[in-house]
Amino acid sequence: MTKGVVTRFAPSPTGFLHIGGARTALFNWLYARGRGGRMLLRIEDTDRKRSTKEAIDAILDGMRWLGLEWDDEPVYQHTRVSRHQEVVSELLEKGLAYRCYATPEELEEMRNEAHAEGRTAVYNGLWRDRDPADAPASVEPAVRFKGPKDGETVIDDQVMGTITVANKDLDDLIIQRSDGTPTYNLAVVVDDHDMGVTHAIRGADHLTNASRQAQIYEALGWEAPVFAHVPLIHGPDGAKLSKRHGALSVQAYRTMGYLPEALRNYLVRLGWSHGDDEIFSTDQMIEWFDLPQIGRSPARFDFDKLENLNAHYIRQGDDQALADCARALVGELSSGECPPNAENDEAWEKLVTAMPGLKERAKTVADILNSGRFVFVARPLDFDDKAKALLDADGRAVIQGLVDPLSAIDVWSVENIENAVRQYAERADLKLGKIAQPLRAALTGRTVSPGIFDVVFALGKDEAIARIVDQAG
RNA sequence: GCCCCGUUCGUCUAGCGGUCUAGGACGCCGGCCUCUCACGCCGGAAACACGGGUUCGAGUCCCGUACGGGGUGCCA
Repeated sequence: MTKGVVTRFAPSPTGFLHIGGARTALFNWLYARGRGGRMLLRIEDTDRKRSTKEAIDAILDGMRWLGLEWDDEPVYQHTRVSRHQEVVSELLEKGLAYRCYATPEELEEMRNEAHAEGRTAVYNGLWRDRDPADAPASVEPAVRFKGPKDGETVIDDQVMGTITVANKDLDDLIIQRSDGTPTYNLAVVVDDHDMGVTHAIRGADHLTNASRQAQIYEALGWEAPVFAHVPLIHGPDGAKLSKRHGALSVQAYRTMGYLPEALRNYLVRLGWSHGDDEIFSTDQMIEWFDLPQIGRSPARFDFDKLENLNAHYIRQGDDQALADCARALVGELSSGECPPNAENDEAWEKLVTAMPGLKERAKTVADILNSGRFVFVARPLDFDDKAKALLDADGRAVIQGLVDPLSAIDVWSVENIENAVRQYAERADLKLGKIAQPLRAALTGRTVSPGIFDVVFALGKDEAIARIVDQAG
């Protein structure tokens, strides 16, 4: 019975979609898609103060860019508070919850006491069985769930295995704040149930919550979803992921020039494996992805591997699509990274022509723009120091000899250009490198570029010869 | 402090008691190819955290220690 699988991605809109959230979303998406199920999206915004429209937009935008389409309309949790309150009332009526009038000071004291006594549970049950008649009129009560005091709560987690927690270590958690709004643990249970969620795949930071939620499901007589808690992603130093090393928005990866398929491939392989396989098409991921193959220990984020995968997908990429992708990046890059004359359509066409050689060398889309810069620059070119050195008297003389043979070419093709240059080399008794390097310098202003014949070709006959003449002597 | 989880090359991981003198990938080193740089190809260095058990036999099972992570909120 896998037909009815329903997963959900449930971010709280307090910030952008970062790499960890993206992986959680990906896992939910893959699991649902692989089983003919649905993935729902729920925005956990019960904490209105910390939730922003910008964050919501960033999350939705990030998911779309990654190609993780959700089913149905997103559910905004704050719109469901009356339903949450209804469930709280039900719990209250059945004696499965109670009002707690404890003050912040009393709570603080309990905390210190628990710590001193080496207990996990903090709340000492002050109002658990107390007569409501004792309630101080001045205090608005919060509502606490009345959990079992004895025995243990066991959840069968698809990733973490069987997790057993003694009930005495789980104190009565607040399910409704004194202002009447529901808290996370109550809202998740109600919403997952109402939305028909069958599998809750989320970060391991929710593992403790799962035990508490299991108790609430039990109290309500509802069936809990299958839980799968995915270990968090760490930075290269093993510590929590920080902005410095990868806790960036997925949009930041886009502007750095990463392809969504590369990020997906990297992310799916981080903590999950399918034998020795490294490269996965989306269809393969969907077919092979499963929960038990997810590892239980946190994985470190490794830019090198992401970059390698990105280079792989760039090499496989369609030339025009890559150029479009590069062009879309222009507005987002700093002026130093941006090619000059970026509004020149002709230059973009040349970029497509040069793409086979460019994409072979690029690790990111930004690299394509950088190494393809020569199609954008206008004469007279700027030269870096090494290029200048190549264009000494010798170099200038050598490329001077290229003007006539290239001018004589009727059909401007890579093959004809190569023949012309090689014949010239033979006549002049020069090794190809002796010609290619000064030529490269004259055409690109640099000493590194795609294959020289491809560069000559991509520039076009007039431009190529003009650049040579500029430097010949 | 207490509760839960984890620990195989630098990193991501394969391994589910004998096939492990531990495999793959990234990175690194060397070589080949070569018009530069890449790509590609070939080769190399590199790991079972530690200590006890269980077993004919342990990377694989159990216990402990160390280390790491998560939780311990009227945040999610």
